[in-house]
Amino acid sequence: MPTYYKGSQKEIDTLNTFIKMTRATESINNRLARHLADENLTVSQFGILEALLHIGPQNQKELGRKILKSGGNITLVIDNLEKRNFATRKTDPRDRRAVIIELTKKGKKFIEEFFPKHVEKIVDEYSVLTPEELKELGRLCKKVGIEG
Amino acid sequence: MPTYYKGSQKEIDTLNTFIKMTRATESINNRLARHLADENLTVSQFGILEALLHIGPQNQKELGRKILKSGGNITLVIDNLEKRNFATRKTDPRDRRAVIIELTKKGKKFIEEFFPKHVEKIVDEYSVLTPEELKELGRLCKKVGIEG
DNA sequence: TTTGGTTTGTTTGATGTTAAACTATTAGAT
DNA sequence: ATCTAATAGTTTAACATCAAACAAACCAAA
Repeated sequence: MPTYYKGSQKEIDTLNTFIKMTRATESINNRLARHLADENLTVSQFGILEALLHIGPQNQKELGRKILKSGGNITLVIDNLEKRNFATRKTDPRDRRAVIIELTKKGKKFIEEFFPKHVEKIVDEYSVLTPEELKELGRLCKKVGIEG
Repeated sequence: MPTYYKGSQKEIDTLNTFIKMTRATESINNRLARHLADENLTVSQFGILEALLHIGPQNQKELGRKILKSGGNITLVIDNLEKRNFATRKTDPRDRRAVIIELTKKGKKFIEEFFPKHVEKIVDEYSVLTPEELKELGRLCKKVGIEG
């Protein structure tokens, strides 16, 4: 995916990296999304189930921060998880504006079983990297992601 | 963004990198999308204008491959670019199934002026990396992106 | 040269996403 | 105590996206 832009060398190098990073992430996530779709899950639904499983009950604001989606969207995602009886809402007694989301028994069982299978797919995607490369990729992404 | 999953070390390392990579890419693209929105452009519209500018006229299938979007979606994106008089459709005389998309004068002028400003935003995003880190990030993303 | 399979693009229906306007609640300042 | 700000969540309207069904054109094989 070379760049044809005639800018400074720095600009060209940055663009090339940006394009490679975006394309790699999107193509990986497109493939993973298909795996999720087999279970009628969206990426956002999965992200929230995962956060609830591994971090515990939390309110919608926090969930939105975790999966980088808007508040309005979180409302819908939680609606859909509630419809499948995977999660429940309850008002936070300490702050009645907030709604705490919790996994149901059914939701917990589901995500506990499904998660390891999904991890396998992710590991497959990254299996071309050596362990050192994997670490370095993580470090660089973290460094650039903190920018704001 | 630590992982709380109790799997093998390899699984945990992979997950951590996956999460960092996904979050970094999404947060960068969210910020860039705001810059595009100032000009009433979506990420897909921008991607197509950019491809037309730097690679030249091409059909919808090729454009879809470039921006990793479905065929049906490309139809709509081109519709919208046509509405703004940024691009035109014309049937490929060599293959009457295909539609060749081309920039209009107005579209070319627009993207030529806008692109460098957008590049500046992208360079800003990556400015925390040294030149060597930038190259290495690109190499690793390319390596992992080819998988599939 | 016709048949069957493939490819390109469009349409349709369902769904995800966002921004913006809104409600209810909280917290802070005076 | 009482305004005022800010915050959490919901709703709405507009739009992007995808998969699937479809039409038109191509191509290869018999």
